[in-house]
Amino acid sequence: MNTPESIKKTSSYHHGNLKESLLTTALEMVDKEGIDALTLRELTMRLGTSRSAVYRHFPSKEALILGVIEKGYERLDLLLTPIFQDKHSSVAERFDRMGREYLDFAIHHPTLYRLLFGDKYHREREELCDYKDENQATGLYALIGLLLEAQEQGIIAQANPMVQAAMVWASIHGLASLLIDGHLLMRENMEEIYVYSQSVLLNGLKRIPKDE
Amino acid sequence: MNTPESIKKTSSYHHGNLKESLLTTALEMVDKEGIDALTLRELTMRLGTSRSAVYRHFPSKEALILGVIEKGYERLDLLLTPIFQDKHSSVAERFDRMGREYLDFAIHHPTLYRLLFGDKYHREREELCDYKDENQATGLYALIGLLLEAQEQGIIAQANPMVQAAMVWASIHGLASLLIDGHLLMRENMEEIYVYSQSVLLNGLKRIPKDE
DNA sequence: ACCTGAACACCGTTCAAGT
DNA sequence: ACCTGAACACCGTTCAAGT
Repeated sequence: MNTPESIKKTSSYHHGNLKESLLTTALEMVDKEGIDALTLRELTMRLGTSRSAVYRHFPSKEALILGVIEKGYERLDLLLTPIFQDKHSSVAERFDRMGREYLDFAIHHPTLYRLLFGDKYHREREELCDYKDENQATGLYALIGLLLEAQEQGIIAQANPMVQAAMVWASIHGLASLLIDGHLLMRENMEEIYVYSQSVLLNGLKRIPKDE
Repeated sequence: MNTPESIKKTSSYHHGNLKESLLTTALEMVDKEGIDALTLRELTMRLGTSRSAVYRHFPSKEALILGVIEKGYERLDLLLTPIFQDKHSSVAERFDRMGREYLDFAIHHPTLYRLLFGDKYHREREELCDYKDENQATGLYALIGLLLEAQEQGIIAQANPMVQAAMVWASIHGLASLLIDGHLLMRENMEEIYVYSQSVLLNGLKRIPKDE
């Protein structure tokens, strides 16, 4: 309140940290009201700025959404990384907990989940975003690490961990997608399906597919 | 050319079968140019009618797209049903061929696939569409039938076929989705991943998950 | 019955003008 | 530097008016 900076910050003209506010509010709108509810008019009205102020910080609405996606990946990683790194739990236990946490994230943040793992804002990422796609892969690399541990302990068969991870991720992602998009009319059977899926995966991964 | 009806059909005012033309052209546009390319202005311009002519046959653009989805399900069923019904092939063979055909459909018609199995035009189906959702499930019921055959032959363990089908479908759907949405950077390894997935699924389905 | 053309309310984006 | 407000080019939808 004493420095000129603080006065400047509380002025209505200079918004302070408009870029961060845009990202946070946009993520909240997407998450709670759906992707269609995110219009620049509504977003800027809530923040008390004009529409075109957005273009001081992002070249386009798409670029803003890519920033939201980045924030989304961080949130998911924040949930998954501690589980992966919890060396007190067994591999099988962490495998189960990571799957559950991933599914829970999709169920509680369906719009955000579709944004992260859909196609709409994926192709353009390489062109528009200034960050590397490390974040996109951290979750997958954690899974690969877990599968390597499982291989070492003899819980699953030795095989290309990238291929194993792709298969496992596809299974969970497919389950999450079908669920949140309303194609599995068995939300009440969800626990049964999840437990069954995990057991089929673990059982299937035990054997090396040799023939043909 | 002789009857009044045929003359009427060739007239430019009465379009003949505008509803069917709308659906066919819309599906083609979606399939070849993406969902965003489908605007009523472009669609009606190609068919030589006014924009509002659409509203004589569909209450909204959304309803038109639901019709396109219906046509899409028919096309997929046309590909899968013959494989399922080919009793000359073994169960394992049909399981493999159905998976491949399903994946091929997704890869060759990504936008249409997302339309069929995404969320955007799914929630509203029950309210807007006049047809039953049989078509949506025929593919799933075919899979359930195949799994029941496999159970009878002792190829896989006895279990709730609905749960088994959900798990298998989720795996293939997840693979298809990650692929066409660009999240698996291994399109060249696709054959390896698919073969591995199928073997993990079949191996995993062999054992009954008893414990826990 | 079926279609037209103008109008409406939205959207993202641009840009000269303000401070 | 940062923001404003008006304007632009799109979109789906509506409706009085034509045949």
